[in-house]
Amino acid sequence: MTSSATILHADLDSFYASVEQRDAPRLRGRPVIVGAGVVLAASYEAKAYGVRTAMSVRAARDRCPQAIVVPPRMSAYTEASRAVFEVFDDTTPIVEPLSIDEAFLDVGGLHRIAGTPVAIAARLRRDVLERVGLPITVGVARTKFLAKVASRVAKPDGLLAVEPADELTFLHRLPVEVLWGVGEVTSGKLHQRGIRTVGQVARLGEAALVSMLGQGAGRHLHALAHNRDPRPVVTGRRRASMGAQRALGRGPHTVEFLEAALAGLVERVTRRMRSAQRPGRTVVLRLRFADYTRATRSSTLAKATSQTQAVLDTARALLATASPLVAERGLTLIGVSVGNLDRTGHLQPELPFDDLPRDALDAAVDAVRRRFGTTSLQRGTLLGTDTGLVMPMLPD
DNA sequence: TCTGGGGTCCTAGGACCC
DNA sequence: TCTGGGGTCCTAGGACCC
Repeated sequence: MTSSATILHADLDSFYASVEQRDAPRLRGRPVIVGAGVVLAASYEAKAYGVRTAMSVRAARDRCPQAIVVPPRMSAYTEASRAVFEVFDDTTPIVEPLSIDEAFLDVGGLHRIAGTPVAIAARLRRDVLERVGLPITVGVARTKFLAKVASRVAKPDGLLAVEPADELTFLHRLPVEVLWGVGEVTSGKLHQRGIRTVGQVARLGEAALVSMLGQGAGRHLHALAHNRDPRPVVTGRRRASMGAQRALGRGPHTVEFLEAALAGLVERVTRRMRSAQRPGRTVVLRLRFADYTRATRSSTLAKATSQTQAVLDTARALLATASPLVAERGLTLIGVSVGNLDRTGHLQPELPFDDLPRDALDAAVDAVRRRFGTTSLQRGTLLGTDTGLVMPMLPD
């Protein structure tokens, strides 16, 4: 019954800032902030001065005047991420990306060929450092949730394995904020009742949590506090929506300006949808106002589309329905996203190998080889995008 | 510290169907 | 003649995550 700890959570440390330090020797050992108006990432040297992600750059400079602020280079981070995920894929076939800089890896079946999970984790850290030049922290545990907690505790540049016998001892000492789904609002509610540690949550009982937080969140937290998390590491998850947004600054903004902003966002999104071959049906308009309240408006089309004009017409109509709010509160951010993305997009699952474009086929075979160490696919085999064989990184 | 840009999941009410 | 139970889809909002 007691299964062992075979799930790894691998998480790059201060990812953007680490890439900058890797690429520019003058930044090494110094407090580095990657930001544009707001802090996107801070090196640990900067964090030591209280600099935090999402803080304004001005506030960050107040806390750490000697920090070096560099503008973000997204393409460098994308490339670094790709290289790191290649290391992940070489480690195990079961990789579940969570974001640009973290993933779950299941190494359960690899004991005989690759050693214990802890040995695999140590090697993974070394490989990422040698091959990509970045520090990475790995947590090892029996559940996804606990592996993530372990990596958080082990940061930076660490490795922490929690053995099944030690799970609750380890977990119950930690603050409630480590529980997945506990943010500012929920932690506030818990603190109000004097609950500060996971152990206190665990002793509270499910009924009390449900009455405090609602059924979904209550049950969820109760389960996590006892390290009950049955979710397996899964490959091949696909993006459910694509969007773009833009802060507008304090107004007032002219109608022409808003129209242009909206058209630019729609163009950005639909271009991505077309290149991913993922048309979608539900157009969502996101608005944020000067008082920081938010609103969304959405509309679902009869048929999926990735055409700029169709999405733009819908977005315009949605904006019109919100014009009273806009007039009243002043618009400071506008966003457009498209959900209900077509699941059969990209490489058509019905397509036999022979009908695939040559380079797509090569890429697919390559991915299969990396994941399963074989290329013994039969001619005529259906290429399911839902199997995740083709897309090593989550998105499209 | 007044706040960027990208996402995910959950809840709840109403429409509609059987 | 006023009325059950179940299911799906859509819209809007909220919390949370990196």
